[in-house]
Amino acid sequence: MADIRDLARYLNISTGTVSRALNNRPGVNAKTRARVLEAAGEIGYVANQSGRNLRRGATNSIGFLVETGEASKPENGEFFFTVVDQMTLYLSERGYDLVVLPCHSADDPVEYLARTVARGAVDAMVITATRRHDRRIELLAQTQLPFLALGRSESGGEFPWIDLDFAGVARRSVAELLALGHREIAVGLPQTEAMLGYHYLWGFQSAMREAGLDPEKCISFRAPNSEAGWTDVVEMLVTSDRRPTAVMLCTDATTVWLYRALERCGVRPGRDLSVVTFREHPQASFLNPAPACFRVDVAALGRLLAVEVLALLNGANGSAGSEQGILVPMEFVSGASIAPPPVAVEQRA
Amino acid sequence: MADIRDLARYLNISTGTVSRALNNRPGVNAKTRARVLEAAGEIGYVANQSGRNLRRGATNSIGFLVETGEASKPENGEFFFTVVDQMTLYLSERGYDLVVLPCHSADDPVEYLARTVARGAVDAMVITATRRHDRRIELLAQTQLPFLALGRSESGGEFPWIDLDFAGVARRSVAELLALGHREIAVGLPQTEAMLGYHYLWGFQSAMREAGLDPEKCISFRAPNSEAGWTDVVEMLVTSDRRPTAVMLCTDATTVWLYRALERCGVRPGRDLSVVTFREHPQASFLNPAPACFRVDVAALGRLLAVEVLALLNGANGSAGSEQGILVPMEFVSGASIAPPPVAVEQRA
DNA sequence: CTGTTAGCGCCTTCAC
DNA sequence: GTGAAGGCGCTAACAG
Repeated sequence: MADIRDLARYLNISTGTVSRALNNRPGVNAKTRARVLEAAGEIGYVANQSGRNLRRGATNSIGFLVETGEASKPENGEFFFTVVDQMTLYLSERGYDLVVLPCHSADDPVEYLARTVARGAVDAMVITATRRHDRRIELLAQTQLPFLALGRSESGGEFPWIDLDFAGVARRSVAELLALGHREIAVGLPQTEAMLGYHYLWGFQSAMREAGLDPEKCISFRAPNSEAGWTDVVEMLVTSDRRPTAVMLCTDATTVWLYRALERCGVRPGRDLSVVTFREHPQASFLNPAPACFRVDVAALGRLLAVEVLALLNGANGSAGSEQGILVPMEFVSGASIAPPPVAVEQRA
Repeated sequence: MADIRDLARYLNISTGTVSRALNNRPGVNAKTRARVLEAAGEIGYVANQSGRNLRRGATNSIGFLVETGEASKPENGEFFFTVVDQMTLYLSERGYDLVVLPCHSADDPVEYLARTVARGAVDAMVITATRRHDRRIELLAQTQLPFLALGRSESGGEFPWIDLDFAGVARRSVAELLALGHREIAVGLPQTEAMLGYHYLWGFQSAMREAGLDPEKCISFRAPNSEAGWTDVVEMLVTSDRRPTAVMLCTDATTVWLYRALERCGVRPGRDLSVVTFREHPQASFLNPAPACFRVDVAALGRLLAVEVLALLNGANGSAGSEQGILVPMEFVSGASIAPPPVAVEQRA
């Protein structure tokens, strides 16, 4: 493997000039630069990454922290796959690597992050699955490492973030259901302390209040991760004093289980219970009736993350670094899983 | 960010001793080592990756090449998510990073790989989605970079690989169908020149011949990537002179589309046409009738990949480096999508 | 415009 | 068992 001195010797010039030529630094004769580039191709010289990293004090790589295990089901793989794909595409064109750092829920995320940061293996970090209180963010704020969060948090003061508009999704869901005549709406929340659940809940509550309804009287529950769990939830809902006529969710991976649980309980989506699911899912498209849900351009989100994290590095404060971060809207996709509530009960009453 | 000299000064010893202590090198007093480790914890010292890489001439990171775009749908994200998760878990415990390198089908995979290798950013490479003729493998064989393939190939002579037993899956599928009385079996192959398709086909052919049937008379087709495509295929199958009573597949992402296409054409899986799908998919579990398919422990596969790639690096030739690589079996999971063929036609004839 | 030189942080060899 | 010193490959600062 040829090093920069080999190339310099080969050309009878100094390593400094070679370096400047290869790095597009000013102060090199155009002809010299051309010769260097050509010679580099001839002898197959490519700068050693480690030497460059050491000297520059930077690694040209971005960490992407993903929580695995309990927190993030493999079903989310489709989402992350697309995000990582797009981020890498954008970053690699600019000389950056994306290093995916899966942190198991068994590990302590904060310690894991601290270790990774201290190793100096990344120039910036993108973290996901933010929680309402998130010590990772406090840590990153302390260490001064540039970071971008996919999701908001109440920790760490102000920091750059990009987030889906969960409150907006909740408000739109409520609006659609209210317009159909629903009044008793149950809300499914995530199992974790993920911040997204709070935004979703707050969006729900404010939309209900604005309609003159009391959100406190509505049933809220943690969306389970299994078919059995969903069966329990469905039974709980249908036997409740305040049996809801609609349910809305902010988790997408478990829609098929919900449908199976409903079927098992003899509750037909749309007819007996309106259902608004969260993210549109290719695999769920064949569900019958088609779930009303929300669409987001995941590829665009991935690109946006890449753009913003590089903006952070270059000091050119991107939009995510501004006071309020970037809120990504989601598009409502109607489906037969929502319909006017069954009137039989009220008529009889 | 503290460096090794800070730590040495703090302890009033030399950097050499600190380094030896931290790297578990012999020739350090046990007490000294303990002091060093404790002090490192106190002042939060972690060795800088670039300095270490430069000195050791290695990067301690492993590349994981994934094809994106046409070749690999986001639906495969679940698979890769799990594999990457497990690989990272294993590798990080041994001081290695996993760098995911998504290569778009739009890019030239060979050129992409050549670039990445030349940058010297990884000590070894894991490649996926191998093709029958795969110039990436030829390239890697040339460059001397240790690599492990998830999948086999006819290129590049002998190389370390791990692969699912596609031939075994095909043979088992044929056996199950023959036992039920099927004789006319259609085979769905991948759209690409992926090596897995050939192994699958060869397994199918040999199993048919062993049963005294002529595989050449069977219909084979490329499994489409869309619902519309599947509708065409299903129509083709049911209108064929040699209408098959069963179909078997080696792609898993499109099962739901197949089911929808069958429904649209009024063909009920199991009753009118037996269907053996490929990999068991959580999201497909609710399909009715449940698809007969094959199960594989993806997490274990991920771990295996990590173990073997490290074995390559350490020269301790793992099993994948042996002459025949590692063949991972898949477990047959029966389902109501297979049943005896409809007898009406033959009885009438 | 080009050459020289120092040093990024670490590990390893050689002395002691 | 420990300290001192050199150099991995590169780039940036300074000299010419």
